Amino acid sequence: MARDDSPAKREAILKAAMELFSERGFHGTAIPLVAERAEVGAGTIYRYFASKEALVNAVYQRWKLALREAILHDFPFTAPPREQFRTFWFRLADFAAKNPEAFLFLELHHHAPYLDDESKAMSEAGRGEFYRFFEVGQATASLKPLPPDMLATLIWSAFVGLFKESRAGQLELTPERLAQAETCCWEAVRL
Amino acid sequence: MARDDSPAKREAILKAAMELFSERGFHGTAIPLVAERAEVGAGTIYRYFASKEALVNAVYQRWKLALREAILHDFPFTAPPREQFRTFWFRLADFAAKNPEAFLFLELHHHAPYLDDESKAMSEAGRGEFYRFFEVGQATASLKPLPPDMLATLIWSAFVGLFKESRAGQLELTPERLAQAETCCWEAVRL
Amino acid sequence: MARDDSPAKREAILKAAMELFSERGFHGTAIPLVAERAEVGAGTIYRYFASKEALVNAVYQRWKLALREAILHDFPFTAPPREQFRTFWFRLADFAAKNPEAFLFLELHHHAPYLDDESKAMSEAGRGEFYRFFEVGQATASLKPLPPDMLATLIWSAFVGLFKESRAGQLELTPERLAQAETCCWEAVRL
Amino acid sequence: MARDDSPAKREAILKAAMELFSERGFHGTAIPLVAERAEVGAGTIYRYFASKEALVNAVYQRWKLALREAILHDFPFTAPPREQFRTFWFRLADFAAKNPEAFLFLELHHHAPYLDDESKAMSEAGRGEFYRFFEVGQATASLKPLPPDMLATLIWSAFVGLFKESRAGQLELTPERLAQAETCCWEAVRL
DNA sequence: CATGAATGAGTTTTCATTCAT
DNA sequence: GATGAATGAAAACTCATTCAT
Repeated sequence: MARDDSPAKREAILKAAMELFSERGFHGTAIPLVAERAEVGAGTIYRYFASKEALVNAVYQRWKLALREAILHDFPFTAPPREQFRTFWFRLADFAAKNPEAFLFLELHHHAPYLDDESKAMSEAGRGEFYRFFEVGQATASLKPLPPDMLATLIWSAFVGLFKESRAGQLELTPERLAQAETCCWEAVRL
Repeated sequence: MARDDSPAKREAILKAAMELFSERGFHGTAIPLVAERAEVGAGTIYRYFASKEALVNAVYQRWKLALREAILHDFPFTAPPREQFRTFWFRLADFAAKNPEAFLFLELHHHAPYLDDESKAMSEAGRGEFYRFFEVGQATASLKPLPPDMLATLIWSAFVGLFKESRAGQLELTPERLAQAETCCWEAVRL
Repeated sequence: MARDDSPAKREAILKAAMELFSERGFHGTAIPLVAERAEVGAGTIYRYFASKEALVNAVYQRWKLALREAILHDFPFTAPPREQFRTFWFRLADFAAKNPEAFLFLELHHHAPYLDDESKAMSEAGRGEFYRFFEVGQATASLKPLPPDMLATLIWSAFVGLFKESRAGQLELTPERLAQAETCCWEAVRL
Repeated sequence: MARDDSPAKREAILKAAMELFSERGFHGTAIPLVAERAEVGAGTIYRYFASKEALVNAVYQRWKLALREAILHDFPFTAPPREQFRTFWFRLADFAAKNPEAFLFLELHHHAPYLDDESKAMSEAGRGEFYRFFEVGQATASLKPLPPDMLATLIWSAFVGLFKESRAGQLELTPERLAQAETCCWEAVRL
């Protein structure tokens, strides 16, 4: 994720901002707090980002891209739908497990009014590619012939819900349970 | 929902706060704005609520209770599980359709750090009663023998996801689609 | 000058701002300093004025109007030009003597880039009325047949220069000297 | 003006500072902006000038000296007063026309509180030499027997006023008008 | 009871100055 | 010498809360 040509301070700021925004929300996070966590001066943040809004958008875009790549990199679009689904689910789970704060950050800022056009465009783009799986599955009569955006939302938000509850300590998301949930979700969308 | 012993001003404040908190979040909503929307003086809010945090908790508790009652009032725990599920789903959908801002408010503030112990307790209580449906269903071998909290979370968050996307204009949640989604979700949890 | 319907705090802020802006300039004057001098909280200033720019414009407009009225109120446009000139000169001197900071404020902010359209319009309007004196004088062949704006600028800026130097302690502007300067200026513009 | 022993960077800084200070004022001009306009690093400015105040004083002194020399170089103190006056006026106009920003800079910073003792002394010195013209003129009974500082201020500020208004686009200062104004000003001070 | 003007601590942001390279 | 990234104090401005009316 970290680009080599990005100065270390910029990285530290992006990381601190992501963590704090995901814990406390955008308006609940003061810039000096980000500065402190990133171990830079408050003014330094403004050398890299034009405003607090620019910062949250930079964080959003970085992680939206990372999530997209984590899921879609070499995605087996030609495999049987059942396997495609399993792949998708466990890649999503893997990403969330490895980057829990970033995953929560993305969910928390979904549709936030301070996201700029570029962020919105990236969000839309990811959504579009995700639908492709459903279209493929429907073409082979493996999935229910329902609107792909609805099926996509069902699956995605089911996972998000599980992950959030596990993070809140309400639920233990063991590998076994993850696999059980995957079965449930598959049965929700299969024909 | 409105208690007769609640003065009209208190009601107006709770309503305005709920609407604004659901649109702009807790930290993004200024108290004077709530006062303006409620058509009361800013000081008046502090006659009814000790602080901004107390206000958000009052809103949370009021609507958590309302949601709980909307779903559980005379719930047909003895009906066949399939029917119980349908009842649950459409009651939830009905509540969200009638009180969209309140429903979003509840979701947005789920697990928020400024919720007090009473709010958390109510959240837990609602969750507990919800599980009962799954326990009943499992006892009659109609539902998958998986942890009720997991099944509950899957269903609940699937609906929440659909509703949020429809509110964001990404999805039209027609009665037909709502029924299709209900089928999907039932198939996710049925044996 | 002070409007009776203006709250006392608003007046105190306008007065403090005028004094400080005239001493230290717009950018050199911090809002907390204005608040301190006006003996109000810093936030109070923003209850009355939307921004620092709005404040400086309010001060400008108030005093531009006051100056205009001080000079033009019942101006003897039908008197002999020599008397008209004397009247103008001593009214100007009187205004400056009574409101030295306000007079310096107006000069200092003349053509400032943060003046808004209304301020600019008032500035133009005052200028226009001032020219009338020269047009009248030229019609009666009492004044040099030169562009009124040039004659006006000569006179006005000559007085401003005298006043500024006297304020800086470089020059004592006694009534006698003021009268001598008036003669000089009259001879500059008379035929 | 440029001294041969002054490094090119120092010159570039002085030029950029003069331009920006005259456009935006002292407090309205950020040092990094000066650096950018001068095409040097921000730190470089501090190799040549101890502080922002030292910089503005250096600019002030340089141009005060330049103005003094432009006017007094080989000044015809023995010519008839009328000619002396004309010489003075057109030298002043010539300087302002060739160095409009510098001329405005000097006017804008006249009596500014951040001028140091050396700047003030230079300002005084220039003023003193300027008076000499009036003393000479009065000795030959060509000028009004009024305080030289007053006559000097009248003339100087009349020109400054004309120049500022022409810069603000309120007045066209053609050679013809300049000559007319010169006549006006001569008549103001002549016996 | 109800108000809303007033406040000052806190927010985002800027900028004069420094210092490691 | 020259740089410009880094800084933190201070700027403009906001807002939760109080209190005189």
